[in-house]
Amino acid sequence: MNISQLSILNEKEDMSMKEKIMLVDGNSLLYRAFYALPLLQSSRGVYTNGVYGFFTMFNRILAEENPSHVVVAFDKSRDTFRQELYKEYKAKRLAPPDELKGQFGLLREVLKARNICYLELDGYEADDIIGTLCRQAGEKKLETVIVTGDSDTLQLVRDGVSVIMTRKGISDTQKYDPAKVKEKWEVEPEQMKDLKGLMGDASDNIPGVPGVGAKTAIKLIKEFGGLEELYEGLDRVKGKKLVEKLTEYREQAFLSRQLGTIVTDLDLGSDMEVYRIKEADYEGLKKIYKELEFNAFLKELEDKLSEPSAALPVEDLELLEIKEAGVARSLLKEGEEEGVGLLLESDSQHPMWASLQGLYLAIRGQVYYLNLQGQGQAGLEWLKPLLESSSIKKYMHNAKFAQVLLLRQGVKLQGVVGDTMLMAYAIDPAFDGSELSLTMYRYMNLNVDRKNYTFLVSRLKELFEHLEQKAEAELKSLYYELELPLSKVLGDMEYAGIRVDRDILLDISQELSERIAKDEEKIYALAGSQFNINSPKQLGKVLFEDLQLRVIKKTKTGYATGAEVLEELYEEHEIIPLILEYRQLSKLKSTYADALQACIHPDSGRVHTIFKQAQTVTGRLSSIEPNLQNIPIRMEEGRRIRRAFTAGDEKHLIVSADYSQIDLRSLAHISGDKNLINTFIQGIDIHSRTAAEIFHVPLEEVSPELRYRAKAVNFGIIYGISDFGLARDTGVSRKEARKYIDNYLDSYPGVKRYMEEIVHFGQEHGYVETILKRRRYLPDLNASNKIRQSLARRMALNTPIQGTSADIIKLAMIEVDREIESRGLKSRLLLQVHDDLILEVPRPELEEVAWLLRNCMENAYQLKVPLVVSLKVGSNWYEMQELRWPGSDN
DNA sequence: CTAGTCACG
DNA sequence: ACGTACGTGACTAGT
Repeated sequence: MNISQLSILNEKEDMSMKEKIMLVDGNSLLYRAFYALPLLQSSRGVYTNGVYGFFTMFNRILAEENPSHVVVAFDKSRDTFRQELYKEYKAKRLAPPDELKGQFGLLREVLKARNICYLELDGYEADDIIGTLCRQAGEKKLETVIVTGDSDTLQLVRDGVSVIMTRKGISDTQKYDPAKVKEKWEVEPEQMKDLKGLMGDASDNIPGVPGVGAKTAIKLIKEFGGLEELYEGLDRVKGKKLVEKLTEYREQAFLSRQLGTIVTDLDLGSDMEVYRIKEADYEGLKKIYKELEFNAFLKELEDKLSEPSAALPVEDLELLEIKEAGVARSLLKEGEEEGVGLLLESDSQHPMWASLQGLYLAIRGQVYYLNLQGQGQAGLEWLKPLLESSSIKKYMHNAKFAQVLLLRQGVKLQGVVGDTMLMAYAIDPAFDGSELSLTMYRYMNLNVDRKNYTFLVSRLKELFEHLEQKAEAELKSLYYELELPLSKVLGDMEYAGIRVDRDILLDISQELSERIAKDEEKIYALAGSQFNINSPKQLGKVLFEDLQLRVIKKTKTGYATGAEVLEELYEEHEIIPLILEYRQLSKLKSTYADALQACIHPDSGRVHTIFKQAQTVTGRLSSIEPNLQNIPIRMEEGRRIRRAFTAGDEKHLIVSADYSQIDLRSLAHISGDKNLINTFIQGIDIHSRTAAEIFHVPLEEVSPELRYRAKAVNFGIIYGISDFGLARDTGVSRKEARKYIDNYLDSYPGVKRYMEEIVHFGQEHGYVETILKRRRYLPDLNASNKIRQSLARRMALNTPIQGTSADIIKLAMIEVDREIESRGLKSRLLLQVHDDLILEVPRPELEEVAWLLRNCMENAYQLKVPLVVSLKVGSNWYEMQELRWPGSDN
């Protein structure tokens, strides 16, 4: 430690003897916390991330600064004093998002319970209150520390007044004293407003002088001292452009400065004693913490009130490196008893492309590390018995990733019982728990760095047990009987991959290139200029300015040029069909023909997607890198891409097993509608039947046109219908659409009842659920904002249907896998596309597997209607023939 | 990093 | 007086 550091310490100690007031900008801190943290919701449905983050910051700074007095200041009313004066510039301020609105009230409640004084004054901003208190504190020789995210406040810095500014997230702050301000901005704190006058502040809608940024502003203020001096000496400023700008925006510069100038003479009363820190109302505080589920704060409070128990600090964890087989053997024995936390270190999200760099193991709070970089994987052999032991329980986060990565190293991971990612997903599918650290934060209020593997792995088991305890019985079943076993099946599918023929893609790409080039040429000729057709901005200019076509729709940023708009203009200019074709072809080339080639793995010659199991709010899977759930099929042009997806060799076949109308069957079951159920039991074509019902014609007389419209109505029902949406998608008038819907609901009264009941259930419980009790929380069902409310209503209608279908196919996948395994078959599941399973089957197994698929899928879950599966087979994913066999109707 | 567009169920 | 079908992911341009 050198002398200057010593003197700083001494100074600090001296200061702590003096009394100190901490002034907090409540608005800016709450905003900061809200945006820095993922949305956090208590089970009552109120959002709490902002309040939680606010107090995390507040408590930390309070402990560091140890002030004797505290005040939290809030903005009051939209049209504050300063805004009123310069409405023009300040009017653009964004309203807070709905999730944040209620949190101001919560924040005040907690402050009240903590007995912390907060102030707001009609027409003024938090800044102005802070400015005034800061001046008063100075007069009373109180040291002042201001906590804010607003850089305007820096103008208040002087000896005895420092500002703590939030920088990034909620833990990164910077303390500014006069020296630090000078270091960062090169000017005195009181010159900060002059600086702002010139450079403005985008985050605060202060315009400044256009074209003058931080650099120029600092140079000018350093040279002249202030705005007045600058404008007096304008002739000495170099740069013609700069002088012009300064002259033109002279008034705006002075206005901007005034906008950023903090008021210090409000009438607040001068008794500082009211701000002195007092004891909290501990019982009231406990109650609020419980309600908001601030478990860490609650625990802290309880500890403080009773016996303080020392938590194990992160740094105290010892990391033991495994350097010999003997250590691994002893771990095997120890792990038998209570299981191990397990975490893999790698360089990529994709288990097929990642390299395994290390492995963390936690046993009874002790963390072991196996380094796998450099010297190869000898060490992995030591741990293989442990990893492959099904009797040693593993606690992990996203075990599927490890399963696949380890399979590539010849290790078959077994014994996974606790997957925190999946348990968290079962509890709340809307929560993004892709990172273990986020899950720790959400459920244990532990703020851990994403890469602090040592700490994370040491708490894995604890986190899992905490989640398991929190989960209701049904959600535990969802985890143990569905998601956990499915995870293993999906891992095997990812590892298997599907063969993709590069030559076929090359051919397609080549052909597409030629056609794209031709279209391009014709488009340029018709447009009279060359431009980037892929740029909606440039295309919009050509179509709607150069060619003067009708503007159908606008987007936030300009003209809409989507297919829907172009279809409407189809007859108006011969360039339109060309653009539509160009778009279609270049989509196919870039997203499929070209991108897929890059995904072919050199070791396997196959494409290995990742099935994300904890991604969607409805319970569906999603597929990434590449997405194999959106390979073209509707249009013949694109459908040909499927030719490239082939069986591994001539001895194998591709088989697809497709649930027919699974969503409508789910709806029939959930709603219990007699008419719908009967239609499915009798095996009647559902769209024809719906057409007969809503158009009042006999079933035999339903024309293709009527069936088509009825099909749209059925889709609409599943999506949470509106007459507007139905009208748009079918081309009939809105009134007509309304009639179809009314007719539908009259014909299927059970569905009508379902729609009413599910919304009511959601309003009451705060969530809706699927057949396996998978939940989706929808607090917005009670929102005051009608748009949000009706969106939530449609989600409430759709989620149980889509989610039930997802539950069913997941059950089927587990059954299919089990059946293949127990029969010792070589067939493999490869893909799932929501209602479709794709397998690779050795030719001799075809009949047995077809039978098994139909059996497992149709009996995956006993609904009030039959489940029907149709099977197809081919040597690739394009040429698929219906599979029929004797004794079956199809 | 967001917006627009478009591929799928 | 709003603005509108549900659920996904990838690519491209342009900031």
